[in-house]
Amino acid sequence: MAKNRQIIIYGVALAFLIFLLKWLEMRFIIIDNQLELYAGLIAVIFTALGIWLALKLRKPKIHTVIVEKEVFASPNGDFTINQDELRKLNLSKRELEVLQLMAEGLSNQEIAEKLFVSLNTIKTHSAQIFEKMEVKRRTQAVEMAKRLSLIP
Amino acid sequence: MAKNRQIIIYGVALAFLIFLLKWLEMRFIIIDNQLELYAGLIAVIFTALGIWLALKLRKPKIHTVIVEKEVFASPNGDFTINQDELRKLNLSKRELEVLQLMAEGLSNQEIAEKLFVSLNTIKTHSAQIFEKMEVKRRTQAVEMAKRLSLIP
DNA sequence: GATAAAATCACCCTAAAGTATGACTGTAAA
DNA sequence: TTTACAGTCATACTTTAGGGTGATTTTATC
Repeated sequence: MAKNRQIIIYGVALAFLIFLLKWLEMRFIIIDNQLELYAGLIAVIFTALGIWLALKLRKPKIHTVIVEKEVFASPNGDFTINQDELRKLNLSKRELEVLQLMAEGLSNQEIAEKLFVSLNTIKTHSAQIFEKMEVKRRTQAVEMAKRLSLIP
Repeated sequence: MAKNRQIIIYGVALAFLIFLLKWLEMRFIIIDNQLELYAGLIAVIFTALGIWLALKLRKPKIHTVIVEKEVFASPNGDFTINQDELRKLNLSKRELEVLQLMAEGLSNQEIAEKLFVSLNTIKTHSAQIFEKMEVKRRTQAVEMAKRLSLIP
């Protein structure tokens, strides 16, 4: 089959390599090499057998059936910020504000414009946020904030 | 680099096998009356090699079946993915996978390592995701995904 | 077997994010 | 009034994200 091209190519390459090896040995070492040829042949044959076995015994494709008919409960509209966690993290008011805007997917530039401050200020705030929350990226900060109910 | 990984693996494997073969030959010279054992060993090793190769190259991808049965007003606790929205966005399985890892706050590099593919592949996927979701940034994609219940 | 979609990867380049450091100001607490 | 801190901003630098393009290979489907 054409779709197993890679396997066939590798198999042929392996066979070729082994035969090349044997040929080289025959060229320079004048000994009884029948045995080595025999071994090489076995190797090639059983490699092929292994490939064949694996392909043959492979599990058939799983048919995916997606059943629908779902009824969703409307998410509770009441959100209360977790003051405990907020205090633990020791985030300032401004930092929480920046964090919320981050969670809305705004860029630092957009946050800066929204809060009427400079981009550098937002960078400083975000760096502070990441340090306090012990995360490395804004996405992690947002994930954590949602998990801790610091943000809806 | 990811592009050289397979080549390195094959090279090392091949080198190891040849070395093993030589070692077996040396052993055989000493114990020269066990031809069957020698041949058998080679057969087993190379059958295993063949199976390993086939499995490695064929990448037996398991379809992640998401069967969804009539859920009545699921309360807070378990999460059911919104198949309708998912179909509307036309996100592929892989793209959804990447999106989920994004939502966990992983960087593209980390996602690449987790999924055993290259960074460029993840970039391509994420670009596709942003285009399909009509967003500009990963944070927006995550926000939207959570809002649409594509992600817990 | 042809075809389409999905997945993979590369290269180049720009934009955005993040790090590190230092500095200035206003306010509130000690 | 000194101290501490929040908030502001800057400059320089590194890293990560994202855009655009093109290509190959798998996989599914007709």
